[in-house]
Amino acid sequence: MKSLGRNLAPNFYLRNTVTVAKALLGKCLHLRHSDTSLLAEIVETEAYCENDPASHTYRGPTPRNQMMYEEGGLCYVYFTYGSHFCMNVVTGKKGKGEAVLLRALAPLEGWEVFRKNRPGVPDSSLLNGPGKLTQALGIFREHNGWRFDRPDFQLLDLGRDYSSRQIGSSPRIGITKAKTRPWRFFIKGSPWLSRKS
DNA sequence: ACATCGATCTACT
DNA sequence: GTAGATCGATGTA
Repeated sequence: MKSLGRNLAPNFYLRNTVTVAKALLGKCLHLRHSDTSLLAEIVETEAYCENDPASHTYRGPTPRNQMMYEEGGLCYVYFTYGSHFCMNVVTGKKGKGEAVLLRALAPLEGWEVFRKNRPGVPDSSLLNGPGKLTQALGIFREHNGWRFDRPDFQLLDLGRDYSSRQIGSSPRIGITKAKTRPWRFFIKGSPWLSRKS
């Protein structure tokens, strides 16, 4: 099976979480669903750190958040609001409970699967929210703990680079604590964001 | 055992 | 812009 680009190196994930949240912009999530390739570019992320009142790890380890304490480079999936899954990239060395939430992706390949998984929505809304993108990609609880290093589940560098001027930041969305920390990052002007800016 | 509330989404006004 | 859905994880007792 031919690779589309280079997989992110294991130490990509071991830097501080805010750095990784920015570095993930422009990287591509590649899933293989039987015969179909699903490919999408990360355009919006949020960092969740230790000692961060908005993070699931703020009060220490629990059954839900244990994946956040694993070595960086694996996937943390959780269920919320009785309906939605959210997908994170775990960061830092084992024992550090931090991760990056994927908030929006730009579709590149697999449009038919995305449309089938999210019937009736316009193409512009297929992947533009943390619960929407997991629905379109078919991410469920079973993906919790998967490493992004398998042929059917990868994070790739396809050379889509952005300068720091092209990256915007803002407070994180939908949280009730630590509302002022500017730990949401996005590609300025992308039509695929969950919000205009 | 129970009460609270959430890293959201959709539909409706 | 706002309301309601929906249910599992968590904290408290």
